[in-house]
Amino acid sequence: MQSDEERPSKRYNNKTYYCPISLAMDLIGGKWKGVILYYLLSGEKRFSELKILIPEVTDMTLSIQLKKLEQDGLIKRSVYGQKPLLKVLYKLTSLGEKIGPALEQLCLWGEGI
Amino acid sequence: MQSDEERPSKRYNNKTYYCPISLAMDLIGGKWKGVILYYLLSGEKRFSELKILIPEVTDMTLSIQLKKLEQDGLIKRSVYGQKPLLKVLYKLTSLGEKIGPALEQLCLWGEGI
DNA sequence: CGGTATCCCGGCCGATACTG
DNA sequence: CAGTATCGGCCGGGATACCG
Repeated sequence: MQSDEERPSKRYNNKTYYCPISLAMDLIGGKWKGVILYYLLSGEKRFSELKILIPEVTDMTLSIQLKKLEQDGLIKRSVYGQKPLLKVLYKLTSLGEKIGPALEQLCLWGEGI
Repeated sequence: MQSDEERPSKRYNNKTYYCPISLAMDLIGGKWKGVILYYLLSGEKRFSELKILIPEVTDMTLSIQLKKLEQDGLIKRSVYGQKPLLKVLYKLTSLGEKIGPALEQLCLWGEGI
């Protein structure tokens, strides 16, 4: 029984956001997602390559974060090869690539601190 | 007993970061900090103004997040007036202002989704 | 007006071990 | 190689009530 003032909003993945920054932070926020996306900007990477680039993250957390990024449509996972000699590549989707400029700005800012 | 490969790193607030994105996400990540900073880009605001701009956040969480932003040197808190008729203004520091371009890119990206 | 105090839950994230 | 299973700590953040 609210007047429901029709505040501008956006829906994505069944969630409502009243500020585009909220949406962005929900998709790339957290301790690792931004870093993963940043390293994928320079090209697709294997799971093991990401582990080398980000040695602080555990296998499990890396796996979970990659899955979330995939669910949110920011990266694409592709499997090549057989059973115990898998080759899995992660690359940015077009949506994922579009966030490049923002990550580069964040990076510049972080470097300047 | 590690060779301590001298990976490039940065220290801030007694924490070590191996990627500028990590540092940036630590300072502006979370559910609200980016949104707060974004609204402060257009000029200093009172506590109550921020509540109106971001009605989803509770008083308490807003207070906590503002305190963290202040601790990290991104905003400055100034008190005017007396006891129960306080006027408190929050404005970006120079460091806080420098993150404007990144927030604007994030915003553009969020709007485009 | 601009906050605090208290309680608490859910989820992020890590450690360790195991697997197709 | 590229993960998953299990366990658990920590803390971000919400609900509610109260304060100078």
